[in-house]
Amino acid sequence: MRELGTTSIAEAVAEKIRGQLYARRFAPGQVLKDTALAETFAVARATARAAVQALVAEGLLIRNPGHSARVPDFSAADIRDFFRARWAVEWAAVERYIAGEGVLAPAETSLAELARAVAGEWRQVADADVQFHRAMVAGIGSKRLLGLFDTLAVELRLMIALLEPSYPQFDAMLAEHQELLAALRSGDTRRCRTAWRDHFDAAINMLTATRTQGATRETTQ
Amino acid sequence: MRELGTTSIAEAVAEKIRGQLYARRFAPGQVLKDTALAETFAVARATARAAVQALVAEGLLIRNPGHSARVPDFSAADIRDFFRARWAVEWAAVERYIAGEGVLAPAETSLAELARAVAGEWRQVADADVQFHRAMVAGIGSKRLLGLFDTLAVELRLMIALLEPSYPQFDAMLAEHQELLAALRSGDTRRCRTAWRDHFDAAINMLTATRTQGATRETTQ
DNA sequence: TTTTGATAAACTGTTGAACAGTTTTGCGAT
DNA sequence: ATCGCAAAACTGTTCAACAGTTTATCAAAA
Repeated sequence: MRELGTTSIAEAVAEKIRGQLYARRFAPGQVLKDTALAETFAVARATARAAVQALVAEGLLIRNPGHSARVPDFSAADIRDFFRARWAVEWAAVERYIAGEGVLAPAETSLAELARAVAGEWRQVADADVQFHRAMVAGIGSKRLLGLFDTLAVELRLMIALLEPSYPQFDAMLAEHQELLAALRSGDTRRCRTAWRDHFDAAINMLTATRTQGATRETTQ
Repeated sequence: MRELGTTSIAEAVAEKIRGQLYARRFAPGQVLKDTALAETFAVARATARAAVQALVAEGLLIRNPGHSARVPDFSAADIRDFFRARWAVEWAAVERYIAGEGVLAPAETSLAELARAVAGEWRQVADADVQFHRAMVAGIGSKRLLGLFDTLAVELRLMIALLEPSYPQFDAMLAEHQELLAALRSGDTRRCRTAWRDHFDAAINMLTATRTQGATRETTQ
């Protein structure tokens, strides 16, 4: 079994493609033919196919029957829709915290990491951002709720990667996250709601900055 | 291309397995070897493999590297965890309705169907139940929120299938759903919250009736 | 010159056979 | 009855092949 990184070869190939997707190596709409993928990664076509199938299931690629897989593109409508779904998951977690459940320690650790990251590259800041929110959701200890978050996180990272972000103000972003955590600690529902809404609105504005208002070009049907 | 039902053969095989899963044809924990699946469905192993991969991605089957796929089992803890995730999605939809968004017509149609179904078999009642909630979420028009619901619905159906339900009172169930819709129409947050909590509690009680309190036996790691 | 149509090339979906490595099973020794 | 080992079965992966579809090419028609 060739050494390629992780566990199975198919999974390793999927992970490589994921990485290239996150690294903005592919343009939105670009097609990834599994014959070509098989060749570039030096694996059998069946293996490349399995990798693509996994990525399609994750929502990182789109495939219409009979056609090659392609990189999705996100319209402003997609981004707003995405954050509506994200709200559902995160707000449910916030409500558990307000109810006195869950542990905040992981989120605190992640916040410290974010504070460190704002000195560095955009990419690492984005990762730390996602990580903070993940830690927050993970803190309430629901496997499936965290699963829903992870489902969305995959798409979020792709959005961040594909939509060259208009220069964000790192300081403001850090302050927002500090307020999120403080609001959570306070246990005040209204304060939490405001903090989260402001944070999400800022994120939506940043991500949609370069987008047109047009309807989604990403839909499968 | 052999005629087998839907679109691609792999998808058709997945659909067949799904059907057998929902029909309680397989016992929890039972292993589904892809060699055997390939033979029983008269397809190549690669095709059966793709079907299994899709089902694993959906959460209908579990596969540990190197082992055969197997049917998951759900503990009482799993069921509670599941409903916590389900709460996140449905409550987000409810909040949109309370905010005056979304259309209730599809949910009303589904409720009528449920009223018809309570005269028939348990299986159809369960389907109508899920369909009602799906229509409710669909009504707010968020593709991704509906996607999250569908993710959960797949597992819910499997739970219903695997956990031979202790005889439910159809009348009470119908009344609960009527109250859900009425609460939604009223736009009263508290009433909605109570209705949903009662409904979910009833569902949890029904599903966990035969279960032990023990920790999950379903985990993948 | 642009459009249309026909051809060829490329690609997907699927199959069957094959092989190394791993897991399960059955059996014989203890 | 228990333990350990060898055989059988199975997974993960590769390769070669083929029918059916889609894309690209290119010349004829408008």
